[in-house]
Amino acid sequence: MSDLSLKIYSAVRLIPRGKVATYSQIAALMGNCNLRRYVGNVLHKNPCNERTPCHRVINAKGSCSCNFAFGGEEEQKKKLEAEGIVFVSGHVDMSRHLITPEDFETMRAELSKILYE
DNA sequence: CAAATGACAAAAT
DNA sequence: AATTTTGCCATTT
Repeated sequence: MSDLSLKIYSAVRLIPRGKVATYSQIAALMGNCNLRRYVGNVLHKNPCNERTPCHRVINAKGSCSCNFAFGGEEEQKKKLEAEGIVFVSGHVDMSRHLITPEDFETMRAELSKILYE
């Protein structure tokens, strides 16, 4: 496990309940949005427990990952709906649940604290 | 050490 | 509109 992956898990834990973030946004928190692909890799290895709510991370289109570690996208959708997230024609209602720029800033600040930057 | 891989995403067909 | 490249990056083989 590398520092970067730990950092990614930390960021995922900061996603507010009832909201979702895209892989790119998490990558942006790492300081390089091009890490988006790696973010996906890391989450795939994730133990997927309550500690790291990886189900709140979705792709840019708002659809769930078809390869969600536990139970596939069905399970992921279920978890999201349990948090009050609304789905519209098969995908998350992005305009309503995607983290706002304010959320992003908050997360960035919290992450800085955690990392003692 | 070169080549392949992947829970992505945007551009080009 | 839908499918295929093409760019990206750390990790793995």
